[in-house]
Amino acid sequence: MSNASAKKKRKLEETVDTPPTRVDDKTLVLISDSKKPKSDRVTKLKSKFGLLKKKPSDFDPEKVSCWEKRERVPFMFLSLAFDLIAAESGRIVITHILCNMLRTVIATTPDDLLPTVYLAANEIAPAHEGIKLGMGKGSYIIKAISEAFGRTESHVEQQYTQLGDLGLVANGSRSSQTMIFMPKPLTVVKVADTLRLIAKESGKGSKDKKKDLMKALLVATTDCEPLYLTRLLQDNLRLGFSRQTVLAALGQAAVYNEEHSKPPPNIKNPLDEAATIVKEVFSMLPVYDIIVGALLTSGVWNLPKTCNLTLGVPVRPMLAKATTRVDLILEKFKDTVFTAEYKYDGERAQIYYMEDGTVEIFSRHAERNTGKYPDVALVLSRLKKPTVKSFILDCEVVTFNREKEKILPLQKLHDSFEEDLGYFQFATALTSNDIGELQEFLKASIDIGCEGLMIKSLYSNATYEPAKY
DNA sequence: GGTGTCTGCCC
DNA sequence: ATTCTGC
DNA sequence: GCAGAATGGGCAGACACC
Repeated sequence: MSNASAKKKRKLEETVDTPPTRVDDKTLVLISDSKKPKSDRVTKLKSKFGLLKKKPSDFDPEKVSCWEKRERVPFMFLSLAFDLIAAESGRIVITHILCNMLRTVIATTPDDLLPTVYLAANEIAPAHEGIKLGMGKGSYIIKAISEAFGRTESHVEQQYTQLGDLGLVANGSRSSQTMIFMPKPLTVVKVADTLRLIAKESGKGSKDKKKDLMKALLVATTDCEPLYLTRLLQDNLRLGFSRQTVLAALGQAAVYNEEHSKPPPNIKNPLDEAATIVKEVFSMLPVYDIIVGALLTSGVWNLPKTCNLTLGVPVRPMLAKATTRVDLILEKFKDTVFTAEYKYDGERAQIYYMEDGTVEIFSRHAERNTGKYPDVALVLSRLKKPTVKSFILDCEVVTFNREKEKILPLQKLHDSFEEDLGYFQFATALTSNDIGELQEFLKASIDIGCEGLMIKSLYSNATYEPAKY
Protein backbone atom coordinates (compact mmCIF):
# COMPACT_ATOMS: atom_id res chain seq x y z
CA MET A 1 0.00 0.00 0.00
CA SER A 2 1.91 2.95 -1.26
CA ASN A 3 -0.89 4.91 0.20
CA ALA A 4 0.20 7.09 3.00
CA SER A 5 2.16 9.55 0.97
CA ALA A 6 0.30 9.14 -2.27
CA LYS A 7 -2.94 9.70 -0.46
CA LYS A 8 -1.81 12.86 1.17
CA LYS A 9 -0.72 14.16 -2.17
CA ARG A 10 -4.03 13.36 -3.67
CA LYS A 11 -5.73 15.19 -0.89
CA LEU A 12 -3.84 18.30 -1.83
CA GLU A 13 -4.67 18.01 -5.48
CA GLU A 14 -8.21 17.52 -4.54
CA THR A 15 -8.47 21.00 -3.19
CA VAL A 16 -7.17 22.42 -6.43
CA ASP A 17 -10.39 22.77 -8.26
CA THR A 18 -10.71 22.46 -11.96
CA PRO A 19 -11.05 25.86 -13.51
CA PRO A 20 -14.68 26.59 -14.28
CA THR A 21 -14.47 25.59 -17.87
CA ARG A 22 -16.80 26.69 -20.56
CA VAL A 23 -19.36 24.07 -21.14
CA ASP A 24 -21.19 23.07 -24.25
CA ASP A 25 -24.05 25.42 -24.93
CA LYS A 26 -26.79 23.02 -24.01
CA THR A 27 -25.69 22.98 -20.41
CA LEU A 28 -26.31 25.64 -17.86
CA VAL A 29 -23.15 27.30 -16.68
CA LEU A 30 -23.24 27.58 -12.97
CA ILE A 31 -21.53 29.61 -10.37
CA SER A 32 -19.47 28.33 -7.53
CA ASP A 33 -21.44 27.67 -4.41
CA SER A 34 -18.50 27.31 -2.10
CA LYS A 35 -19.54 30.43 -0.21
CA LYS A 36 -23.09 29.36 0.27
CA PRO A 37 -24.04 27.95 3.67
CA LYS A 38 -24.32 24.21 3.74
CA SER A 39 -27.35 22.59 5.18
CA ASP A 40 -27.27 22.41 8.98
CA ARG A 41 -27.36 18.69 8.89
CA VAL A 42 -24.23 18.38 6.86
CA THR A 43 -22.34 20.92 8.89
CA LYS A 44 -23.30 19.11 12.03
CA LEU A 45 -22.28 15.78 10.61
CA LYS A 46 -18.99 17.15 9.43
CA SER A 47 -18.18 18.63 12.78
CA LYS A 48 -18.65 15.31 14.48
CA PHE A 49 -17.53 12.55 12.20
CA GLY A 50 -13.92 12.83 13.33
CA LEU A 51 -15.08 10.98 16.42
CA LEU A 52 -15.22 7.85 14.29
CA LYS A 53 -11.46 7.70 14.60
CA LYS A 54 -11.57 7.16 18.34
CA LYS A 55 -10.66 3.85 19.80
CA PRO A 56 -13.82 1.76 19.73
CA SER A 57 -13.72 1.49 23.52
CA ASP A 58 -13.98 5.27 23.80
CA PHE A 59 -16.52 5.70 21.08
CA ASP A 60 -20.17 6.54 21.52
CA PRO A 61 -22.40 6.09 18.46
CA GLU A 62 -24.98 8.50 19.86
CA LYS A 63 -22.53 11.35 19.63
CA VAL A 64 -21.86 11.01 15.91
CA SER A 65 -25.17 10.40 14.31
CA CYS A 66 -27.24 13.40 13.45
CA TRP A 67 -30.18 11.61 12.00
CA GLU A 68 -33.16 10.17 13.76
CA LYS A 69 -33.42 6.61 14.87
CA ARG A 70 -34.77 4.44 12.07
CA GLU A 71 -34.15 7.20 9.59
CA ARG A 72 -32.23 6.16 6.49
CA VAL A 73 -28.49 6.59 6.93
CA PRO A 74 -27.16 9.45 4.79
CA PHE A 75 -24.64 8.49 2.13
CA MET A 76 -22.73 11.49 3.39
CA PHE A 77 -22.00 9.65 6.61
CA LEU A 78 -20.39 6.78 4.76
CA SER A 79 -18.50 9.17 2.52
CA LEU A 80 -17.13 11.06 5.49
CA ALA A 81 -16.00 7.80 7.04
CA PHE A 82 -14.27 6.97 3.76
CA ASP A 83 -12.65 10.37 3.82
CA LEU A 84 -11.32 9.72 7.28
CA ILE A 85 -9.95 6.38 6.15
CA ALA A 86 -8.32 7.96 3.11
CA ALA A 87 -5.90 9.74 5.42
CA GLU A 88 -4.88 6.52 7.17
CA SER A 89 -2.63 3.74 6.04
CA GLY A 90 -2.60 1.35 8.98
CA ARG A 91 -5.25 -1.29 8.94
CA ILE A 92 -5.85 -1.19 12.68
CA VAL A 93 -7.03 2.40 12.59
CA ILE A 94 -8.98 1.77 9.41
CA THR A 95 -10.72 -1.12 11.11
CA HIS A 96 -11.59 1.09 14.06
CA ILE A 97 -13.17 3.66 11.82
CA LEU A 98 -15.16 1.05 9.96
CA CYS A 99 -16.17 -0.55 13.23
CA ASN A 100 -17.40 2.73 14.72
CA MET A 101 -19.17 3.59 11.50
CA LEU A 102 -21.02 0.27 11.50
CA ARG A 103 -21.83 0.62 15.19
CA THR A 104 -23.44 3.94 14.51
CA VAL A 105 -25.59 2.39 11.83
CA ILE A 106 -26.59 -0.48 14.10
CA ALA A 107 -27.42 1.94 16.88
CA THR A 108 -29.61 4.13 14.72
CA THR A 109 -30.96 2.27 11.74
CA PRO A 110 -30.13 -1.41 11.85
CA ASP A 111 -32.11 -1.95 8.67
CA ASP A 112 -29.37 -0.06 6.87
CA LEU A 113 -26.56 -2.24 8.13
CA LEU A 114 -26.78 -4.58 5.15
CA PRO A 115 -26.58 -1.91 2.43
CA THR A 116 -23.84 -0.17 4.40
CA VAL A 117 -21.80 -3.34 4.55
CA TYR A 118 -22.34 -3.91 0.84
CA LEU A 119 -21.14 -0.42 -0.02
CA ALA A 120 -18.21 -0.54 2.37
CA ALA A 121 -17.09 -3.79 0.76
CA ASN A 122 -17.85 -2.30 -2.64
CA GLU A 123 -20.03 -5.20 -3.63
CA ILE A 124 -23.59 -5.31 -4.79
CA ALA A 125 -24.72 -8.89 -4.46
CA PRO A 126 -23.41 -12.30 -3.46
CA ALA A 127 -20.72 -13.35 -5.93
CA HIS A 128 -22.54 -16.45 -7.08
CA GLU A 129 -25.56 -14.46 -8.18
CA GLY A 130 -23.51 -12.94 -10.96
CA ILE A 131 -24.93 -9.44 -10.58
CA LYS A 132 -22.34 -7.10 -12.05
CA LEU A 133 -22.39 -3.40 -12.79
CA GLY A 134 -21.18 -4.19 -16.28
CA MET A 135 -19.77 -0.92 -17.44
CA GLY A 136 -16.08 -1.05 -16.68
CA LYS A 137 -14.10 1.73 -15.16
CA GLY A 138 -13.90 4.19 -17.98
CA SER A 139 -16.01 5.38 -20.83
CA TYR A 140 -19.54 5.14 -19.51
CA ILE A 141 -18.70 6.60 -16.16
CA ILE A 142 -16.91 9.42 -17.91
CA LYS A 143 -20.06 10.04 -19.92
CA ALA A 144 -22.17 10.08 -16.79
CA ILE A 145 -19.84 12.47 -15.02
CA SER A 146 -19.63 14.88 -17.90
CA GLU A 147 -23.37 14.93 -18.35
CA ALA A 148 -24.12 15.19 -14.65
CA PHE A 149 -21.74 18.03 -14.04
CA GLY A 150 -22.00 19.82 -17.33
CA ARG A 151 -18.57 19.17 -18.73
CA THR A 152 -17.49 18.00 -22.10
CA GLU A 153 -16.35 14.42 -22.30
CA SER A 154 -12.94 15.42 -23.55
CA HIS A 155 -12.52 17.75 -20.62
CA VAL A 156 -13.30 14.98 -18.17
CA GLU A 157 -10.97 12.64 -20.01
CA GLN A 158 -8.19 15.16 -19.93
CA GLN A 159 -8.64 15.76 -16.22
CA TYR A 160 -8.65 12.03 -15.70
CA THR A 161 -5.30 11.67 -17.40
CA GLN A 162 -3.98 14.51 -15.35
CA LEU A 163 -5.23 13.44 -11.92
CA GLY A 164 -5.27 9.69 -12.46
CA ASP A 165 -8.47 9.32 -10.49
CA LEU A 166 -11.93 9.80 -11.88
CA GLY A 167 -13.26 10.36 -8.39
CA LEU A 168 -11.16 13.47 -8.02
CA VAL A 169 -12.30 14.65 -11.40
CA ALA A 170 -15.89 14.22 -10.28
CA ASN A 171 -15.23 16.09 -7.05
CA GLY A 172 -13.60 18.94 -8.86
CA SER A 173 -16.32 19.16 -11.47
CA ARG A 174 -18.98 19.13 -8.82
CA SER A 175 -17.52 21.71 -6.52
CA SER A 176 -17.31 24.41 -9.15
CA GLN A 177 -20.91 23.88 -10.04
CA THR A 178 -23.95 24.84 -8.09
CA MET A 179 -27.41 23.44 -7.99
CA ILE A 180 -30.47 25.42 -8.79
CA PHE A 181 -32.05 23.66 -5.88
CA MET A 182 -30.46 21.45 -3.29
CA PRO A 183 -30.84 17.83 -4.32
CA LYS A 184 -32.48 15.50 -1.90
CA PRO A 185 -29.64 14.04 0.16
CA LEU A 186 -28.51 10.62 -0.95
CA THR A 187 -28.96 7.75 1.43
CA VAL A 188 -26.92 4.60 1.70
CA VAL A 189 -29.87 2.45 0.67
CA LYS A 190 -30.61 4.63 -2.29
CA VAL A 191 -27.07 4.20 -3.57
CA ALA A 192 -27.01 0.48 -2.90
CA ASP A 193 -30.39 -0.02 -4.57
CA THR A 194 -29.42 2.02 -7.60
CA LEU A 195 -26.25 0.01 -8.03
CA ARG A 196 -28.42 -3.05 -8.26
CA LEU A 197 -30.70 -1.40 -10.76
CA ILE A 198 -27.68 -0.51 -12.86
CA ALA A 199 -26.51 -4.09 -12.68
CA LYS A 200 -29.87 -5.48 -13.64
CA GLU A 201 -30.14 -3.42 -16.80
CA SER A 202 -29.28 -5.49 -19.85
CA GLY A 203 -29.93 -5.81 -23.54
CA LYS A 204 -30.28 -3.21 -26.24
CA GLY A 205 -29.88 0.30 -24.99
CA SER A 206 -28.83 -0.90 -21.56
CA LYS A 207 -25.56 1.00 -21.51
CA ASP A 208 -27.43 4.26 -21.86
CA LYS A 209 -29.86 3.34 -19.13
CA LYS A 210 -26.99 2.39 -16.86
CA LYS A 211 -25.38 5.70 -17.61
CA ASP A 212 -28.57 7.60 -16.80
CA LEU A 213 -28.92 5.85 -13.47
CA MET A 214 -25.35 6.78 -12.61
CA LYS A 215 -26.01 10.31 -13.66
CA ALA A 216 -29.03 10.53 -11.37
CA LEU A 217 -26.90 9.51 -8.43
CA LEU A 218 -24.05 11.84 -9.31
CA VAL A 219 -26.38 14.78 -9.62
CA ALA A 220 -27.51 14.23 -6.05
CA THR A 221 -24.02 14.21 -4.57
CA THR A 222 -22.34 16.97 -2.60
CA ASP A 223 -19.06 17.55 -0.79
CA CYS A 224 -16.89 14.47 -0.90
CA GLU A 225 -19.70 12.23 -2.11
CA PRO A 226 -18.83 12.46 -5.82
CA LEU A 227 -15.39 11.05 -5.13
CA TYR A 228 -16.56 7.96 -3.35
CA LEU A 229 -19.62 7.40 -5.47
CA THR A 230 -17.45 7.49 -8.56
CA ARG A 231 -14.99 5.06 -7.07
CA LEU A 232 -17.81 2.76 -6.00
CA LEU A 233 -19.08 2.81 -9.56
CA GLN A 234 -15.61 1.99 -10.79
CA ASP A 235 -15.39 -0.89 -8.36
CA ASN A 236 -12.17 0.57 -7.02
CA LEU A 237 -12.42 2.31 -3.67
CA ARG A 238 -8.64 2.68 -3.28
CA LEU A 239 -8.79 3.14 0.45
CA GLY A 240 -6.37 0.47 1.55
CA PHE A 241 -8.93 -1.91 2.91
CA SER A 242 -11.12 -4.54 1.44
CA ARG A 243 -13.65 -7.19 2.30
CA GLN A 244 -11.61 -8.86 5.02
CA THR A 245 -11.30 -5.59 6.88
CA VAL A 246 -15.00 -4.89 6.57
CA LEU A 247 -15.82 -8.34 7.92
CA ALA A 248 -13.47 -7.83 10.85
CA ALA A 249 -15.00 -4.45 11.59
CA LEU A 250 -18.47 -5.96 11.40
CA GLY A 251 -17.54 -8.56 13.96
CA GLN A 252 -16.09 -5.97 16.29
CA ALA A 253 -19.06 -3.69 15.87
CA ALA A 254 -21.31 -6.55 16.83
CA VAL A 255 -19.42 -7.08 20.07
CA TYR A 256 -20.13 -3.52 21.15
CA ASN A 257 -23.73 -3.72 20.16
CA GLU A 258 -24.17 -7.11 21.65
CA GLU A 259 -27.60 -7.43 23.17
CA HIS A 260 -28.04 -11.09 22.57
CA SER A 261 -25.32 -12.88 24.39
CA LYS A 262 -22.19 -12.16 26.30
CA PRO A 263 -18.97 -13.52 24.88
CA PRO A 264 -18.30 -17.05 26.08
CA PRO A 265 -16.32 -16.82 29.35
CA ASN A 266 -13.16 -18.49 28.07
CA ILE A 267 -12.57 -15.88 25.40
CA LYS A 268 -9.55 -13.68 25.92
CA ASN A 269 -10.00 -11.04 23.29
CA PRO A 270 -13.64 -10.77 22.27
CA LEU A 271 -12.94 -8.25 19.53
CA ASP A 272 -10.39 -10.39 17.71
CA GLU A 273 -12.47 -13.44 18.29
CA ALA A 274 -15.61 -11.85 16.85
CA ALA A 275 -13.69 -10.60 13.84
CA THR A 276 -12.38 -14.09 13.22
CA ILE A 277 -15.83 -15.60 13.56
CA VAL A 278 -17.35 -13.27 11.00
CA LYS A 279 -14.50 -13.86 8.57
CA GLU A 280 -14.72 -17.61 8.94
CA VAL A 281 -18.44 -17.65 8.64
CA PHE A 282 -18.25 -15.59 5.49
CA SER A 283 -15.79 -17.97 3.90
CA MET A 284 -18.24 -20.80 4.47
CA LEU A 285 -21.32 -18.89 3.44
CA PRO A 286 -20.34 -15.78 1.48
CA VAL A 287 -23.68 -14.02 1.71
CA TYR A 288 -23.81 -10.77 3.66
CA ASP A 289 -27.58 -10.85 3.69
CA ILE A 290 -27.67 -13.98 5.79
CA ILE A 291 -24.75 -13.09 8.03
CA VAL A 292 -25.89 -9.56 8.78
CA GLY A 293 -29.39 -10.82 9.42
CA ALA A 294 -28.19 -13.48 11.82
CA LEU A 295 -25.86 -11.01 13.47
CA LEU A 296 -28.67 -8.60 14.19
CA THR A 297 -31.14 -11.17 15.44
CA SER A 298 -28.96 -13.51 17.43
CA GLY A 299 -25.52 -11.95 17.76
CA VAL A 300 -21.96 -12.80 16.75
CA TRP A 301 -21.36 -15.61 19.15
CA ASN A 302 -24.22 -17.55 17.68
CA LEU A 303 -23.20 -16.97 14.07
CA PRO A 304 -21.42 -20.30 13.60
CA LYS A 305 -24.59 -22.08 14.64
CA THR A 306 -26.73 -20.50 11.97
CA CYS A 307 -24.33 -19.82 9.13
CA ASN A 308 -22.92 -23.00 7.73
CA LEU A 309 -21.80 -24.55 4.52
CA THR A 310 -24.88 -24.51 2.33
CA LEU A 311 -25.59 -26.69 -0.66
CA GLY A 312 -25.68 -24.48 -3.70
CA VAL A 313 -23.79 -21.53 -2.25
CA PRO A 314 -20.12 -21.81 -3.24
CA VAL A 315 -17.57 -21.65 -0.40
CA ARG A 316 -14.40 -19.78 -1.16
CA PRO A 317 -12.20 -22.53 -2.56
CA MET A 318 -9.08 -23.46 -0.66
CA LEU A 319 -6.01 -22.12 -2.42
CA ALA A 320 -2.58 -23.67 -2.87
CA LYS A 321 0.74 -22.06 -2.13
CA ALA A 322 3.36 -22.14 -4.81
CA THR A 323 6.87 -23.51 -4.35
CA THR A 324 9.62 -24.30 -6.79
CA ARG A 325 11.66 -26.80 -4.86
CA VAL A 326 10.72 -30.34 -4.04
CA ASP A 327 13.05 -30.48 -1.05
CA LEU A 328 11.14 -27.66 0.61
CA ILE A 329 8.03 -29.79 0.45
CA LEU A 330 9.73 -32.59 2.33
CA GLU A 331 10.87 -30.13 4.92
CA LYS A 332 7.44 -28.65 5.39
CA PHE A 333 5.65 -31.97 5.56
CA LYS A 334 8.34 -33.89 7.35
CA ASP A 335 6.13 -35.02 10.21
CA THR A 336 3.13 -36.00 8.24
CA VAL A 337 1.94 -38.15 5.42
CA PHE A 338 1.11 -36.22 2.29
CA THR A 339 0.09 -36.90 -1.21
CA ALA A 340 1.07 -35.22 -4.46
CA GLU A 341 -1.43 -34.85 -7.23
CA TYR A 342 -0.98 -33.73 -10.79
CA LYS A 343 -1.86 -30.08 -11.06
CA TYR A 344 -4.04 -30.19 -14.13
CA ASP A 345 -4.03 -27.23 -16.39
CA GLY A 346 -7.67 -26.31 -16.51
CA GLU A 347 -10.29 -24.38 -14.65
CA ARG A 348 -11.25 -24.76 -11.04
CA ALA A 349 -14.78 -26.01 -10.63
CA GLN A 350 -16.84 -26.37 -7.52
CA ILE A 351 -19.72 -28.66 -8.18
CA TYR A 352 -22.84 -28.98 -6.07
CA TYR A 353 -25.26 -31.81 -6.48
CA MET A 354 -28.47 -31.16 -4.63
CA GLU A 355 -30.84 -33.74 -3.24
CA ASP A 356 -33.40 -32.87 -5.86
CA GLY A 357 -30.92 -33.82 -8.55
CA THR A 358 -30.03 -30.34 -9.71
CA VAL A 359 -26.39 -29.50 -10.34
CA GLU A 360 -24.60 -26.16 -9.94
CA ILE A 361 -21.02 -25.52 -11.05
CA PHE A 362 -19.01 -22.54 -9.81
CA SER A 363 -15.65 -21.13 -10.80
CA ARG A 364 -12.79 -20.26 -8.51
CA HIS A 365 -14.30 -16.84 -7.96
CA ALA A 366 -17.82 -18.12 -7.43
CA GLU A 367 -19.05 -17.36 -10.91
CA ARG A 368 -21.90 -19.59 -11.88
CA ASN A 369 -20.53 -21.84 -14.60
CA THR A 370 -23.33 -24.35 -14.61
CA GLY A 371 -24.29 -23.59 -18.18
CA LYS A 372 -20.70 -23.63 -19.32
CA TYR A 373 -20.21 -27.35 -18.77
CA PRO A 374 -23.51 -29.08 -19.51
CA ASP A 375 -21.66 -32.33 -20.19
CA VAL A 376 -20.03 -32.26 -16.77
CA ALA A 377 -23.36 -31.86 -15.04
CA LEU A 378 -24.84 -34.76 -16.96
CA VAL A 379 -21.93 -37.06 -16.51
CA LEU A 380 -21.82 -36.61 -12.75
CA SER A 381 -25.45 -37.48 -12.37
CA ARG A 382 -24.75 -40.59 -14.39
CA LEU A 383 -21.59 -41.67 -12.58
CA LYS A 384 -22.70 -40.91 -9.06
CA LYS A 385 -23.44 -44.05 -7.15
CA PRO A 386 -27.13 -44.40 -6.30
CA THR A 387 -26.60 -44.24 -2.56
CA VAL A 388 -25.15 -40.75 -2.85
CA LYS A 389 -27.88 -38.17 -2.42
CA SER A 390 -25.90 -34.95 -2.53
CA PHE A 391 -22.30 -33.89 -2.77
CA ILE A 392 -19.81 -31.08 -3.23
CA LEU A 393 -16.79 -31.59 -5.45
CA ASP A 394 -13.84 -29.28 -5.74
CA CYS A 395 -12.09 -30.15 -8.94
CA GLU A 396 -10.34 -29.10 -12.10
CA VAL A 397 -12.12 -29.21 -15.41
CA VAL A 398 -9.83 -29.94 -18.33
CA THR A 399 -10.39 -30.49 -22.00
CA PHE A 400 -9.66 -33.96 -23.12
CA ASN A 401 -9.06 -35.56 -26.47
CA ARG A 402 -10.71 -38.88 -26.14
CA GLU A 403 -9.15 -40.32 -29.27
CA LYS A 404 -5.51 -39.69 -28.55
CA GLU A 405 -4.96 -39.01 -24.92
CA LYS A 406 -5.67 -41.24 -22.06
CA ILE A 407 -5.27 -40.59 -18.39
CA LEU A 408 -4.50 -43.44 -16.20
CA PRO A 409 -5.37 -45.08 -12.97
CA LEU A 410 -7.80 -44.55 -10.28
CA GLN A 411 -7.26 -44.62 -6.60
CA LYS A 412 -9.42 -46.48 -4.28
CA LEU A 413 -10.31 -44.06 -1.50
CA HIS A 414 -13.11 -42.68 -3.52
CA ASP A 415 -15.99 -45.05 -3.70
CA SER A 416 -18.83 -42.67 -4.28
CA PHE A 417 -18.22 -42.30 -7.98
CA GLU A 418 -17.33 -44.46 -10.89
CA GLU A 419 -14.62 -42.98 -13.02
CA ASP A 420 -15.10 -42.72 -16.71
CA LEU A 421 -12.04 -42.11 -18.79
CA GLY A 422 -12.24 -38.79 -20.53
CA TYR A 423 -15.35 -37.81 -18.62
CA PHE A 424 -14.68 -37.90 -14.92
CA GLN A 425 -11.43 -38.90 -13.27
CA PHE A 426 -9.65 -38.52 -10.01
CA ALA A 427 -6.32 -36.73 -10.05
CA THR A 428 -3.24 -38.83 -10.62
CA ALA A 429 -1.60 -39.00 -7.22
CA LEU A 430 1.40 -40.37 -5.39
CA THR A 431 1.81 -40.74 -1.67
CA SER A 432 5.49 -40.76 -0.93
CA ASN A 433 8.22 -38.87 0.83
CA ASP A 434 10.99 -40.11 -1.38
CA ILE A 435 12.54 -37.14 -3.10
CA GLY A 436 13.56 -39.13 -6.14
CA GLU A 437 10.07 -40.49 -6.64
CA LEU A 438 8.63 -37.01 -6.25
CA GLN A 439 11.03 -35.51 -8.78
CA GLU A 440 10.14 -38.19 -11.24
CA PHE A 441 6.44 -37.75 -10.55
CA LEU A 442 6.75 -34.02 -11.12
CA LYS A 443 8.45 -34.63 -14.42
CA ALA A 444 5.78 -37.09 -15.47
CA SER A 445 3.05 -34.57 -14.72
CA ILE A 446 4.75 -31.96 -16.86
CA ASP A 447 5.27 -34.50 -19.62
CA ILE A 448 1.56 -35.05 -20.02
CA GLY A 449 0.82 -31.34 -20.05
CA CYS A 450 0.05 -30.66 -16.40
CA GLU A 451 1.40 -27.60 -14.63
CA GLY A 452 3.17 -29.33 -11.77
CA LEU A 453 1.99 -31.01 -8.58
CA MET A 454 -0.46 -30.24 -5.83
CA ILE A 455 0.78 -31.33 -2.39
CA LYS A 456 -1.79 -32.17 0.26
CA SER A 457 -1.25 -33.32 3.78
CA LEU A 458 -3.30 -36.38 4.63
CA TYR A 459 -3.41 -36.53 8.42
CA SER A 460 -2.31 -33.67 10.57
CA ASN A 461 -3.99 -30.40 9.64
CA ALA A 462 -5.59 -32.11 6.71
CA THR A 463 -8.68 -29.93 6.66
CA TYR A 464 -10.31 -27.99 3.89
CA GLU A 465 -9.75 -24.32 4.69
CA PRO A 466 -11.71 -21.91 2.57
CA ALA A 467 -9.66 -19.07 1.13
CA LYS A 468 -9.67 -15.83 3.06
CA TYR A 469 -10.68 -13.38 0.45
C1' DG B 1 -26.36 -8.92 -39.76
C1' DG B 2 -21.45 -8.46 -39.55
C1' DT B 3 -17.77 -6.11 -37.24
C1' DG B 4 -15.51 -3.82 -33.58
C1' DT B 5 -15.16 -2.40 -28.86
C1' DC B 6 -15.80 -3.00 -24.24
C1' DT B 7 -16.04 -5.66 -20.28
C1' DG B 8 -15.22 -9.09 -17.32
C1' DC B 9 -13.20 -13.56 -16.12
C1' DC B 10 -9.94 -17.30 -16.51
C1' DC B 11 -5.07 -18.24 -15.34
C1' DA C 1 -2.26 -15.80 -12.35
C1' DT C 2 2.22 -12.90 -10.48
C1' DT C 3 4.48 -9.20 -8.16
C1' DC C 4 5.07 -5.59 -4.99
C1' DT C 5 4.14 -3.04 -0.67
C1' DG C 6 3.23 -1.96 4.16
C1' DC C 7 2.22 -3.77 8.45
C1' DG D 1 3.26 -14.20 6.55
C1' DC D 2 -0.79 -11.70 5.46
C1' DA D 3 -3.83 -8.26 3.23
C1' DG D 4 -4.36 -5.18 -0.29
C1' DA D 5 -3.33 -3.19 -4.81
C1' DA D 6 -1.63 -3.24 -9.38
C1' DT D 7 -0.60 -5.77 -13.48
C1' DG D 8 -0.63 -9.15 -17.77
C1' DG D 9 -2.11 -12.55 -21.57
C1' DG D 10 -5.85 -14.93 -23.62
C1' DC D 11 -10.48 -15.28 -24.50
C1' DA D 12 -15.61 -15.12 -24.96
C1' DG D 13 -19.94 -12.89 -24.64
C1' DA D 14 -22.61 -8.62 -24.80
C1' DC D 15 -23.61 -4.59 -26.78
C1' DA D 16 -23.02 -0.54 -30.00
C1' DC D 17 -22.58 1.02 -34.37
C1' DC D 18 -22.55 1.13 -39.27
